[in-house]
Amino acid sequence: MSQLPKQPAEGPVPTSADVARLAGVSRATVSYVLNNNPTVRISESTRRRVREAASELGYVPHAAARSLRAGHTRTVLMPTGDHPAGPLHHRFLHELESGLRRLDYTVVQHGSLGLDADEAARAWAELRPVAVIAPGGVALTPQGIAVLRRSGAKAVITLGPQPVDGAHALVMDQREVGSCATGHLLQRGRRRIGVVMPEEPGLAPFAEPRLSGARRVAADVGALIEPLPLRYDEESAGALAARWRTLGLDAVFAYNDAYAMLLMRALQDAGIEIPAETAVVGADDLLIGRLLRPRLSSVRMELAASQPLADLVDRLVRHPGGVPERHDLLRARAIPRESS
Amino acid sequence: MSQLPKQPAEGPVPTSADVARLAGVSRATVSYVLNNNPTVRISESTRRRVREAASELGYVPHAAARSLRAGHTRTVLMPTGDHPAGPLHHRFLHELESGLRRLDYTVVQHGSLGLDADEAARAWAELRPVAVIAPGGVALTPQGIAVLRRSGAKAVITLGPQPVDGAHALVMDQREVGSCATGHLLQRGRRRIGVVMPEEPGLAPFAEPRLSGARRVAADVGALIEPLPLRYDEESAGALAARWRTLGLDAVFAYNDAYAMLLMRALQDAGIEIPAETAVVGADDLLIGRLLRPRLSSVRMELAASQPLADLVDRLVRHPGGVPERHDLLRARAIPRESS
DNA sequence: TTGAAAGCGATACCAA
DNA sequence: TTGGTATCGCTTTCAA
Repeated sequence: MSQLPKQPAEGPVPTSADVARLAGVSRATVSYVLNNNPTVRISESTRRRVREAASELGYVPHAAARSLRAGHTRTVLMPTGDHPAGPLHHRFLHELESGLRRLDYTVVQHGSLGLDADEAARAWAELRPVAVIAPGGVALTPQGIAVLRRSGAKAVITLGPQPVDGAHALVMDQREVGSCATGHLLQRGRRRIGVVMPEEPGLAPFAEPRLSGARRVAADVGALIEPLPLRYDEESAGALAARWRTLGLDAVFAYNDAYAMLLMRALQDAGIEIPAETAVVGADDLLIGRLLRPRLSSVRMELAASQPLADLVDRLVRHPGGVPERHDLLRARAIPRESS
Repeated sequence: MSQLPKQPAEGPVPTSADVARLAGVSRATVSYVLNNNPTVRISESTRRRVREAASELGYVPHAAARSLRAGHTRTVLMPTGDHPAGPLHHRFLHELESGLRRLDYTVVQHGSLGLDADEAARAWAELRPVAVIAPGGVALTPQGIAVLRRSGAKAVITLGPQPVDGAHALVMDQREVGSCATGHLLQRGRRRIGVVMPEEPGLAPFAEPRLSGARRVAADVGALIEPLPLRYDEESAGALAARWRTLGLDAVFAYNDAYAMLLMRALQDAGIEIPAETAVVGADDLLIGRLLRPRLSSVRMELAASQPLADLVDRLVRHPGGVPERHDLLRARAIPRESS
């Protein structure tokens, strides 16, 4: 009874041959039994002997050997970027991962910090993923896509603010967020609107489209849009607040709730009345925004259900070669509170 | 010049045999050249021919075949839990990953949502990782550890609030946070201290040790510690605030800054003076806490540098079999502001 | 119902 | 300096 050996055997890793030997059958039979191969009939007693031998040895099949033999993997590779995903995005990724696992894919995340786009694509290609789902912020070049394709990836999919040429795209179109926030401010009668642009690297792929979304709706009514670079620290916010009145703005869309809170506090400390003198709206609808006074108006984002997307990935893998598809995942909705 | 073929060849994936054929050499030579094998001398002209053939075909080696042949991988597997890591933790993981990649490991993250501990361990074992680093919140049983060991993992390491029997441990001892926060409150003369316990599942592994850390230092001076269950929503916070005075507490350690902000707002709305009647301290030292009035006192956490830990993992892989090691990663420090 | 054997792609030994 | 070849673990066809 050494179920929990103090010093787990350093011996060789058991293979299907070991299982076969112990069960007194051939390796073929072991494979048939453990994979429940329906094209071949094996006696119940043999099945039992094989199963017992396998569990006695603690046998675990060798994924590399299996996929080498099969000629393909069922690996879906998700590169990870270098900045933390928000809770919304994070939950979405996890659910997508579960959905894919339910379809019998092995989902694997692979960081690429410190690798350039093509090195990274090569590193991914070595794993021979059947699909690659690259979130926004992960560089994916046409060359990289070609490398992945040549190495057997049936589907290369981007997941983020904007599509990449030659890949399928699950788009979280951030312009929606900008136009939603700005539309709300316009409705409140504001016409000179600042848009906070975080200076933190890595946020640009989100911030730029939000700005252009804002511009689009503002143009319709001839309102002014003024980009406002801001670092996420009190000093930067203080400096912006200090010159606020010279800007002559009557509203600001602050990129997200965190930046909004930072800026709103700085504006209040500079004696600017919110929302009377300047309206503020964030995005993400964090609980914390509701705790401020005035309560922070925000934009709530919702992502599409992930199971249908897992099914979509599966379809792209099974019927590759179509033209790149684009699917919009993001819906945005203004949540008016007291700050606007 | 079809560097960017519109329809990337659906043909078979090029192998080293294809490279050999194109270069007019044997597969062995290809391997020698591409791996810069120093034990064999190859003429410069042959090297060039091989390299050109490889890049012309877009050849990428097949990781599975390589590791099958080698008898081992250089895969470090990091299971991911189901709740988003904070920015601190997130950055740490990314740096650890980069550090390991610098040591020529392939780091791969693998979600386990919806799998039980032993299923998950089996799934990981199929990849034959040379090391597994399991963050807190990822279930890891002694059986799971045994499965991984038997399948060739040289090092099984936990990374989180508490060690797991039989594995090496990189410990982020959350008791430090609790005792640091509580020590600060005691120093301020408070003696009846509430400790917020989030009801959200998944936070218990962090919350429990923070509580026991609080208890430890409170016991030294005979102070009272009162656990306070709280959900992360306004309703729950309001209910707690409504019965606050019946609790007779003069301070609260609110698990972290987010819970602290939630509770502090509810207390203020209930007419409780902060810090006069009740002192509040959070943890994480978020920027946002500095924006509240009164400014939120907090506990700042610092993690050990990650490169030495990457080196440690490398050492454990190369010299396996020692007794499980424990390393403390977390240091905590009180940041007094206005709320305490 | 079971077994023998080929072969997936890469590497490293041994020969030439 | 280079090439032939056995080998890793597994699946699957073909034979028995």
